[in-house]
Amino acid sequence: MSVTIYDLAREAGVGIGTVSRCLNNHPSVSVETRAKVLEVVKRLSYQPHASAQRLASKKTNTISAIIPFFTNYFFIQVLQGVQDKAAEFGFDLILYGVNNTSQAEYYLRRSLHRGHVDGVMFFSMKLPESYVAKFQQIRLPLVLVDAYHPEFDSISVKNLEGATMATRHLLKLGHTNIAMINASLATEPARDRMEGYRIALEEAGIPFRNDRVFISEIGKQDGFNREAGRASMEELLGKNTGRDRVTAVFIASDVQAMGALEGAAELGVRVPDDLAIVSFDDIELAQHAQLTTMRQPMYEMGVLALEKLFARMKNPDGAPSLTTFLPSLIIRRSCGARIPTEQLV
Amino acid sequence: MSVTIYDLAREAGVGIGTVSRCLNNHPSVSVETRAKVLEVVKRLSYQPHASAQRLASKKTNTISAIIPFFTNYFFIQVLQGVQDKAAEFGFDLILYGVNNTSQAEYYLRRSLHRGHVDGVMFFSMKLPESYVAKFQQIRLPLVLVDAYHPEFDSISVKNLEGATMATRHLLKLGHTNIAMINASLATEPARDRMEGYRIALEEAGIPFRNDRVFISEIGKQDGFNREAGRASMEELLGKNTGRDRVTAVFIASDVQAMGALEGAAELGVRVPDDLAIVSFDDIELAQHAQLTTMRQPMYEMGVLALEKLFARMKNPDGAPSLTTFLPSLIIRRSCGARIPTEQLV
DNA sequence: TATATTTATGGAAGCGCTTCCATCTGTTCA
DNA sequence: TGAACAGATGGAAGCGCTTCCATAAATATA
Repeated sequence: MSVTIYDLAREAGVGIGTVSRCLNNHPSVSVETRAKVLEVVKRLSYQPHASAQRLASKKTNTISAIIPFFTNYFFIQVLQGVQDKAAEFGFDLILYGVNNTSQAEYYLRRSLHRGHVDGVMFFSMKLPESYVAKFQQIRLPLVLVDAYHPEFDSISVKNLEGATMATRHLLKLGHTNIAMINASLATEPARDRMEGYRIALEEAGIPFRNDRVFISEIGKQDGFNREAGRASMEELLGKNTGRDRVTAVFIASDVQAMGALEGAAELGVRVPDDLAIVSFDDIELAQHAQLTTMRQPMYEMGVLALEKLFARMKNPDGAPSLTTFLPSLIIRRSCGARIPTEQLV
Repeated sequence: MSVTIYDLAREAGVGIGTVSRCLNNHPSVSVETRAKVLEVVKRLSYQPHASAQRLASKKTNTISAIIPFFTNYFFIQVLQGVQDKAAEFGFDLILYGVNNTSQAEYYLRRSLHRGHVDGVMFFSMKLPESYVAKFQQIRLPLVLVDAYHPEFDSISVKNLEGATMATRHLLKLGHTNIAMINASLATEPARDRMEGYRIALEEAGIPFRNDRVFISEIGKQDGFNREAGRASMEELLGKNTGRDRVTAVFIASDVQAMGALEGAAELGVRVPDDLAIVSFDDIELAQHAQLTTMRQPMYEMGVLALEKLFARMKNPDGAPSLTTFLPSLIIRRSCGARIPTEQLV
């Protein structure tokens, strides 16, 4: 039916070993033989059989990425980095988009099948402990992105430092009554971002006040959503009277900030004039809504994730590495800072 | 090293054929034997070898999706549909995100390798003619999504009808001077959307006027971008004086509409009071910007794409099918229609 | 010239499965 | 009682490669 290396060998008058060597750019093939074989390859429009290659070579040239759909813009950006790098290395990328942890586990298991993939990337979720041993046992390279585990290569964002930078920015603009709108403290990012907020306040000599932190866990994603942001803002504004009223808010994520903006608008509170806002993530919407926010270098994280994965494939031993990215402050209108127009993105 | 069916066979005291039959749920295995084998499978924590299975069975249980990154929100939505359906069928999805046609061709070629994938989905781009014959020759199932070719199963959106619906909506709101902001007529969607606009006008007895169509091709994507939308809006508003001034615009895409909104705001033109807008696509931003727009059922398109692909795998012969989705009008604020609040999404 | 060394080549073995065919056992029915 | 058949099972062949080993040819070395 289809052309195999046996056909090539017969047609070119050489052995199958030679054909294989030609196809894989082995050095020990004479120039003439190589030319002859390649001519036949072209003439018969030979296509190697991927599965056979994989079985024989014990390499799949494939990696899988387990990534939550709900990360949305993060998803695309980081995937673009991953894909670009994968193409460069000639690897295929199996995408496992998931909506919950049990799906994620299913795909972790699947990725562990022998001869399936050469490496796995796990995004934005906590790695179930039961898989730690399995990956180590099979020695299947695993990289965690926007997540962390001491036993594996990880890439994460400095949430704490980012939050500190965000809060400092508000302080520098002269605000002293700064609230925070946060998501569930069950999540690590929420805890870290609150801690960063606290640190910035305290280094400015402003005491951290628990009643200045507004947390709503309604909706999905532990409160990292629009509705929760809106609810928190409404709660905040509901009691925002008197001399020490809040004039600025640090919000734990852009999506929450979007909801908060709606809530503020509804109640006639102008942003940034009445209330300055800085949030976190820099999703696409942030630009449109003119949110001042902390940008995560998503594309770069994708690229680095693959680089780590390949490095691990080459060198399976060696201590797990951790890289953290420092988010950068993107100044737009929501914080009320004066900005040169060319900086408006 | 790792456990193979030979190990299982030895351990269970049966032949490899029986083991294979057990693993594949073949009917002709006795209950006791099956139990015995499955016990060993569990005990040795056997994992089948994917490549070996593929080589022997001549099936990969994998499909590839070639999809432009720039489609952004469409990308995620449609992919979610694809992924959900793929999981249901137990298939893996190789993602080939591309930024241009030459990349797309590279991945088309790659997908054609024997034993690589069982089917291919090609999104939002014109299929290069040179690949038509290749896919037919290898009989590799191919489904086009948001694209069309007479020789392959296709799924597309009724751009013409959608544009007619959009324009009719503006007509119904009482507008008679309706302009259109379009992208390059080199693209089919742009042509279709203009034709739909024309039809709606003419059925209302309003002559189509070429000077009412504003096209900018600056930037990427044949003018389907923010900058081009903004430029067109500025051009439109620049000459929008006198008695028959334009009071409504149909814009060929949401991203262009986003730019157009910026341009209008800059020039002090209020939307919808001074100018009503209806656009096309319903990307995520559209909701936030309160754009009235024509929604494409993206998730459903993803699901259907996979269903078509599987149908084609089962039945390689049979005429190519074409399914077109009718976009639906999502009414938000930009068109100026009164809307019950609960309908505001 | 004889020997060692390098370069090029052929093809068997092996990767871990699926599947087919042959065989064996037990059951059914006249 | 024996023929006919269905149900289980073992294992060889085959999927299409890579790789290793043996060998042949060409070249260098003494």
